Amino acid sequence: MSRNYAGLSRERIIVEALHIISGRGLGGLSMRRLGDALEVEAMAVYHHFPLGKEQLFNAIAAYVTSPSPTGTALGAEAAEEEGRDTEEGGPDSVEVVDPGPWDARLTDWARVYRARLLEYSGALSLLVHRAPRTEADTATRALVHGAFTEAGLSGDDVERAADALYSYCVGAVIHEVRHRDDEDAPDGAEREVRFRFGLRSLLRGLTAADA
Amino acid sequence: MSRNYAGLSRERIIVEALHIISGRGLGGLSMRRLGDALEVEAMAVYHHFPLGKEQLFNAIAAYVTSPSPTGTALGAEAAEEEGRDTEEGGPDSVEVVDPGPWDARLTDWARVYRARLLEYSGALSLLVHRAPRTEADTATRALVHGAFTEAGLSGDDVERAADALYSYCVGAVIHEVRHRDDEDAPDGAEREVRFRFGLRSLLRGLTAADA
DNA sequence: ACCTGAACACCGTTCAAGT
DNA sequence: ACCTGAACACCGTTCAAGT
Repeated sequence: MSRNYAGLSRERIIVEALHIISGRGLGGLSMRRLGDALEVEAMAVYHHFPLGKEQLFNAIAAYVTSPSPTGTALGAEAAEEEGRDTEEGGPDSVEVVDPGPWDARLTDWARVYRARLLEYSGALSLLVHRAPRTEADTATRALVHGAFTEAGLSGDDVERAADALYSYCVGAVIHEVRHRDDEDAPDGAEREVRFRFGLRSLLRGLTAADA
Repeated sequence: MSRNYAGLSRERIIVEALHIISGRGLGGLSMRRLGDALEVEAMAVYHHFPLGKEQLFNAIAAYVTSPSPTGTALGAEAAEEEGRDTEEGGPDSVEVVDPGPWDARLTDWARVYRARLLEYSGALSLLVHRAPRTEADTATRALVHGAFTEAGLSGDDVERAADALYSYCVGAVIHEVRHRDDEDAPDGAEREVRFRFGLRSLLRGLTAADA
C-alpha cells in the first residue's frame, strides 16, 4: 500500500468536505477526518489546496453559491487564488436572455438560490466573511441588473435594489436555519410560504413609484 | 502567585472574547488566548462556562444580539442552559409603548440593530446556527408585532412580515460585511443609504394592499 | 505530479489538587 | 467558590521522502 493514486481532485475533496459538514457540522470538519473519508492521508489534501484549510473553505463557499452541481466555481476560484485572471473571454460574452417577465425571472432565481443554500446549510456561516467571485455570481448580477432595469429602475437604484434582494435572500435562509429547531417553528411548507411572501413584498416595494 | 481571585465574570469573559474576535477573527479565539487576555489560566474560564467553548459561543451570540451593553442577555442565557425558566414574570408584563408612528419605530429599531451587528461583525457567523432567546429578543418581537399590527396587518401576515424584516436586517449586515473589502465596494455612507433604501422598500411592500 | 509519515506547535477538555 | 497545573486526545501545517 505504498503508492496510492487515489484520483483525488478539488471537486471530490469539496464534495466530501460538504458531506462531513452536513453530518457533523462545520466544526466537525478536520483535515484528518477529511483524509479518512477520502481514504487518503490527511496531508494529501494539501497537494490540491496548498494554502490549507482557509483555501478549502474559500473553495467550499464558491461551490455552495454556484448553482451547477458540477461546480463551475472550481476553475474561477483556483485562478483567483493563484493570481491569474479569470478565464472569461470578453464582457457580456454569454449574455443569456432569460424568458418570462422580470419578476418571474427574479423569483425563479431566488427559489433556486434558496434551495441551494438550504441544501448546504451547514456551510452557511462560511459565507459571512467570504464573497467568492464566481462565474455564477457574475451571471446572477447580469440577470438581476437586467430584471430591475426592465422593471423601470435606473441609475443607483438598480444597484440598491440588487443589494436589497441579495440581502433578503441570504438573510431569509439564515433566519430559517436559525429558527427551524424552535419549539413553535413553522413547518417546511409554511417556511417556503414566508420566503415567497417576503420576496414578493420586497420586489413590490422596490419597484413601486417613490412617494 | 498561588491564589488568584481575578474577579472573573461571565460578562468580563464575553467582552474579552469579543475583543479577541474583533482583532484576530473568530478562529483566533482560543481558550488559552482568552485566559492570557484575562490574566488567568485558560481553565479558569470553565468555572464560568462549564460546558466549554460551545456555551461561550452561545453566550456571545446572546450578548451580540442584545442592545444593552451591560448585557441583559447574560441571566436569560445562563438560565436557558441550565434548564431553568426565564425570570420573566407574566406575558406582556413590560409592555413598553414606544413613541412615534409604526414605521419610525421599526426604522429606529433596525438602525440600532444593524449598528450593533456591525460593531461585532467578527462574531456574526455565530448567529447563523444560534437563536438565543433573550429578553431583548422578546422585546423586539413585541415591538415589531405591535408596529405591523398598527400598520394594518393581521393574522399570519404579521408573523410573515416580522420574519421578512428580521431576514432583511441580518442579511443586509452580512451582505455589507461580505463585500466591504471588494475593490468596487461603496463607502460607509453609501452602505447606510443602501440599507435604508432596502428597508424602506421592504416596509412599503409589506404594508401595501395586496393586489 | 501525487501521496506518505514523522514531527512540531497548538488546541479543547478532564481531573485532581490547591486556597 | 474560584482558580491552578499536569495530562490526554486531537488538531493544522511543515518538511523530507517515496513513487
